[in-house]
Amino acid sequence: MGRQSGTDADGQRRSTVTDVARRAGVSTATVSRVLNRNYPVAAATRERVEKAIQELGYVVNAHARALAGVSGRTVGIIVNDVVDPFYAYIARGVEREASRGGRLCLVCCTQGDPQRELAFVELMHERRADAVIVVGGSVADRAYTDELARRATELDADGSKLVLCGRPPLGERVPTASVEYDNEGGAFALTDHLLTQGHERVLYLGGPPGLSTTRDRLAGHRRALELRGAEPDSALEQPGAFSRAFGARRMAEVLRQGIRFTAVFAANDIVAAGAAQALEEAGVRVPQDVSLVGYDDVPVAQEMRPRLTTVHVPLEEMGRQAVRVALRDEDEDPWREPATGVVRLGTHIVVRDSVAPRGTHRGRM
Amino acid sequence: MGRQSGTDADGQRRSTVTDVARRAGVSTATVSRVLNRNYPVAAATRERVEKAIQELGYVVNAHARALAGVSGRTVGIIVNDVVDPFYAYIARGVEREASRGGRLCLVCCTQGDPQRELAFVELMHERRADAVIVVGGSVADRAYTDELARRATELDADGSKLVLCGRPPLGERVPTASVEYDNEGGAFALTDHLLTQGHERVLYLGGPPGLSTTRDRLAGHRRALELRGAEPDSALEQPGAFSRAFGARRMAEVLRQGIRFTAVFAANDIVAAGAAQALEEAGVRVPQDVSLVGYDDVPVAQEMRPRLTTVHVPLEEMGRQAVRVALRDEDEDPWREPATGVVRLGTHIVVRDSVAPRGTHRGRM
DNA sequence: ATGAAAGCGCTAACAA
DNA sequence: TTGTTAGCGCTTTCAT
Repeated sequence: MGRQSGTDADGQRRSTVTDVARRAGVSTATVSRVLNRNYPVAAATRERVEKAIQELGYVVNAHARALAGVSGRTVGIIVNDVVDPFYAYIARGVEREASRGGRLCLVCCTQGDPQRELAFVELMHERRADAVIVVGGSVADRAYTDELARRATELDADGSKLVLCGRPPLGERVPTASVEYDNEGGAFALTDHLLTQGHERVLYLGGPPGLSTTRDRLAGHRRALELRGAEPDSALEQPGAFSRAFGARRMAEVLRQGIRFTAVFAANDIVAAGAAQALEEAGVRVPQDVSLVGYDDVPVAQEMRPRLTTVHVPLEEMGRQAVRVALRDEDEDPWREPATGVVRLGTHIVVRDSVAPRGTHRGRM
Repeated sequence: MGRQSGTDADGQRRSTVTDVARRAGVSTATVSRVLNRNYPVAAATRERVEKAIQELGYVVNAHARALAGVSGRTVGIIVNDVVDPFYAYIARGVEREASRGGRLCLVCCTQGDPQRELAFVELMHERRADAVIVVGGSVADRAYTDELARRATELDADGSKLVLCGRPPLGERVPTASVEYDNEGGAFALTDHLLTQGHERVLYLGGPPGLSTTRDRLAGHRRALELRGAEPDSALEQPGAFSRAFGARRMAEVLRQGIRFTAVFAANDIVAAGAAQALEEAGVRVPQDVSLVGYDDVPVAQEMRPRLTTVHVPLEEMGRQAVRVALRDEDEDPWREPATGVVRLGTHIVVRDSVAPRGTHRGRM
């Protein structure tokens, strides 16, 4: 026998389909049918049932419904931090697309801890989320990757899907969906833009060293350098973090050390904002003395003065696509071509006011 | 008979406690006991069960568990927009506190539409969320308020709680919890600060006119004006929206119209950022020509140049308190004093660089 | 320490 | 068009 009384402090049992049925003088099946409006019910009956529902303040129990075989209509999204605009915009896309499909969104924040990420994937699986979306770069740790792959497989076995949003695949054999963006290409274009303007010594600033996002951006940057025959200099690569504080601090240090450069490639716009501050405090003018670029094209890029040249990443669209790619088998009509499970979105450089041609620079070189 | 096959495309039934029990040679009760580690189980038995769980890739079904009477361990939060830092910081607090208690967070965005808000409250009730937190100012529409009150009552009847976070109560009789902050007081302090610096004509800029948040801030502003005997001037009250775009646009218009003022009280920091931009473009210097203040103390306030004087609102803490106040009956030990169900947090002015004494101003008056 | 079995609230197959 | 009823997967009481 179940253990709970089914009554609350007031002795008021919360109402169930059975209560509604009794009050309306119909069967539970009929109540279910008016609830789900997926089956013909006589108008008069329907009204009686709806009246009973009103009077009892009845609210259907989604757990019971899910247990009876109906989708829980939930998608899960796992991000580093909801406050970071990179994640926030993706989360917004996920929420909007989920909402459009009548789904609710479970949101978790890992604060950068892979173990928390794995734990959250599990919790969302327990809740039988229709899809679990993990967002943003990942570390290349083997044990972690294997474990995530295992969970992806288990999710898949339960008819759900792990979606990789902005991070590399888990391997050919692992059943996942994924949304990618051209990270390397954007970085290439950005550095190429700088090179074209005559800059040869470009400082690469920020981004956690182990992260796939950093790897890809740095790879694009290096490829452009190489292509133009600019000589690489490890002193010009200063990864670290994706924070404003890091950008400001490391920029100041680099200035103090007297490392020579005429342009700064910040790993993202937030880092660029920090760098801009340090530059300003050191009396270095952007773009007259030093050119500065960022990445992501989040609002701060337009709000900075000078406005920041950066790479546009379609963050909100990535979020939307993440839920689409995971759910199209469930929602769309079956005559559509079978989904590939991978969508790749483009990036493009947005030229604003923070880059000037090398020729106009003074000092620092 | 249930209608679904219980098998997926591969004919692989997903495993259940029964499968685990069979494989481990124990009963489902025993499996449940090792799952919940709330009851003594022989070490050897436990190991066999855990092995079976591993081998089958078994993941407990939270719906079944919830239906059997265990809390779903979910809290719901409803915000305007996850990207807006005001909401994002509160959401972060909610997520962290929920997570601390082993709960997951359902997040919905209303995009400012009260009807969507009501619909989301219902959906979260269906999912039997332990608490449903509605965040931010509300409109004073009676039909809407009544409906929300009704839903609060129904939630309460199911042992859950509607939490009002940063908005006025729904009435004495309506069972809700709430987290308030001293909105009026912060506005009072801010305008008083301006007045003390010799400003007499203060432009109030932004904030949706119908919103409780705007009402409270405006009320504090007016009270300070009155107290200091500054004469009110309706031309100096320019509500509208909480966006950067509004701040920039309306600021430019006001400048064009030649309305006289020496200080601007922006309804929040985002509006202040927009106003700052318009001011800059018009060649009006902050704070030399015009003083500027904001509200909320979100990061942009520190990032602006000059750094923005504003009112600090403990956003993340509000989020944390929202889940605490709703859940302390469930989680805390019963000997604690009974919760009041209302927590009120203070605000304080943060003086930075965007205000100068009236004496140093030139022009505009 | 373990097992048997009822029941949580709902949906849908089947019967009428 | 409506009713009857099995069963979704789990927890817990009660018995052993």
